Amino acid sequence: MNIGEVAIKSGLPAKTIRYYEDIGLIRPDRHDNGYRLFRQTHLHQLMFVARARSLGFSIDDCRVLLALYDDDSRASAQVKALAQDHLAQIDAKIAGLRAMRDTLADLVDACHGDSRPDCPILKDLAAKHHG
Amino acid sequence: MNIGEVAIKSGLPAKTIRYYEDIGLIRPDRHDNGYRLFRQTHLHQLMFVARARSLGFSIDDCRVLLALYDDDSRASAQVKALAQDHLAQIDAKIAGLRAMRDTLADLVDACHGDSRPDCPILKDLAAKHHG
DNA sequence: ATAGGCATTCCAGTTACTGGAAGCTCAACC
DNA sequence: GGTTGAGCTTCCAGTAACTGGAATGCCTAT
Repeated sequence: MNIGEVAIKSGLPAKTIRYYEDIGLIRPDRHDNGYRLFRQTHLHQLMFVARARSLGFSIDDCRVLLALYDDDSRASAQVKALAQDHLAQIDAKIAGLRAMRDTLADLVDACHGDSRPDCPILKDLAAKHHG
Repeated sequence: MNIGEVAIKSGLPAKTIRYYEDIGLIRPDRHDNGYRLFRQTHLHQLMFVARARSLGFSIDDCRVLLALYDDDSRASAQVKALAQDHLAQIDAKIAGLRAMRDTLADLVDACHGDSRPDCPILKDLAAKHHG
């Protein structure tokens, strides 16, 4: 397969696939003319990565996950630990965003939003938030 | 004030403050010796930005917010619109993360996490997720 | 004079791509 | 055979918002 075909099948832009090769995440073969030659395993790897990325795993996580997937003697505990770590980070990020969201929503509610200059949002931003 | 003092008072690293000057977000004066000279207004601007950033506003949003804050004839509607936009983006991000989180949590729960290689997490990643 | 701490600039790296330019290859059509 | 057009190649630069580090200058105190 050429890159265009795997791009369609994996749902990843060709640019991204080239980038993944650049950073050594996948290693497609080459045709004599210099074109990349993708085999089924390459496509599988790309789909695997696409799915992992959609779950928020970093590229480095993907490297590890691919290696674990390749390793028949892996312990599932390793995979679970990685996923749990990642889950904790997502939870932390959600918590942070929720705190932001709540504060911001309060400010938006408090702002009448008309043609007058008085604005609780700006007042909050200008207030000293020490501590 | 020198940069070290505003750094402490604003809670921002000196590096970040220099960066903010680089990109034209703030414009401190200069001592004869080349040191930056920060006045109260500069400190206020930095605290304003720090607070806005902590609410997730982008640097470009901060530019606009600072300008609105400076403009006594602003309409609070402008500020509210900006904040509402931002709020919507945060909500979207939270929704995306929650979807991730739920899928990931299911997978983590399904994985026994012992020394055996069998692993539902890897199985999911390797499965075809078409559509 | 010299040591310490603070300040300066500039360069490079981070994450994961994305856009664009210049140029080669391949298949098809006249 | 020549030419078009799509698809492929590489390489460079830019994104967001910093952060780290090197080399160097300034200021105060001993």
